[in-house]
Amino acid sequence: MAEKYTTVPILSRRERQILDVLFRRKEATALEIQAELADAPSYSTVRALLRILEDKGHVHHREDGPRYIYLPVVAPAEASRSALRHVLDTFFEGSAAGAMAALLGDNGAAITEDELKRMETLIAKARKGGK
Amino acid sequence: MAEKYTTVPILSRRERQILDVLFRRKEATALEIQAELADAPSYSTVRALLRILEDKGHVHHREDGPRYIYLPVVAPAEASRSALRHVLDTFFEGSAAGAMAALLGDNGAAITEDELKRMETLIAKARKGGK
DNA sequence: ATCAGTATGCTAAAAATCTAGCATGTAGGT
DNA sequence: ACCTACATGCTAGATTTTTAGCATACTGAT
Repeated sequence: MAEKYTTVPILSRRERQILDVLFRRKEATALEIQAELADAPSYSTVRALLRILEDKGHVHHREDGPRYIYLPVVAPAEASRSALRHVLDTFFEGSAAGAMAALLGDNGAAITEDELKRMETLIAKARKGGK
Repeated sequence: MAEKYTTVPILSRRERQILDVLFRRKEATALEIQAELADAPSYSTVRALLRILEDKGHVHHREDGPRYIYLPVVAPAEASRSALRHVLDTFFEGSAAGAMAALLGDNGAAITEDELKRMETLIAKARKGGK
């Protein structure tokens, strides 16, 4: 059993929010990020935070004409896996099935038939592939 | 499509860490929490944070003889659902199947045959129950 | 060539978080 | 009854986070 938990980089509140937006959108300008924040600070502030995140190595930017487009440094696949794992560990004792039960049990979730099918396929594939 | 995101209460770094430990353990004393923190501050600090969390209404305590045992205020079912949803929205465009693919594709995840079976059952049940 | 609009860089300071330490209280063993 | 071990309450200070604002640079249209 795991003991200490270091999954998921430890960020400040705003940093976390901003990075999450970036993961959701793949990439974004400071302005776009600001627009998506529920409790948005000033544009200037968002930029400052992005600069900090870049300093810390969590974020990267490329230039598009005069403006900066930011993107996460960590590959989405990796980041998502560890975020998911963290939630599983925190709330479901590490069990994927447990998490799934929560999702499926949540009527608001409205999982489509397509999704269900896709999941079945995945399970079948996991059986084969899984050593 | 959702626009702004307020899922998951916005907590400071430490508050988040501590609350997560509480969710994982269901309940714990300040000392137990401190022991589980990767980057633990002093006992005194943990206690202070717990008091703050209690002030803010995220945490509750009962007394066990001389000591306090803390627990989350929000029901696990609810908290977990919104945490999960948040991860799904952030990394998988809201798709449960997408998340599952990530999990199953992760060889380190080692999903057992039991889990797979359980998931299949859940899917079957979701079909029936679904509306 | 100039002007309006929009970017970034930087800095300083407000606000919030995080931390430690001391004072005090209680349970239990001797 | 007393002492030890371990709790909590509280307060104040250090540190980090978060914020805004000013100076400056670039783009494109007139």
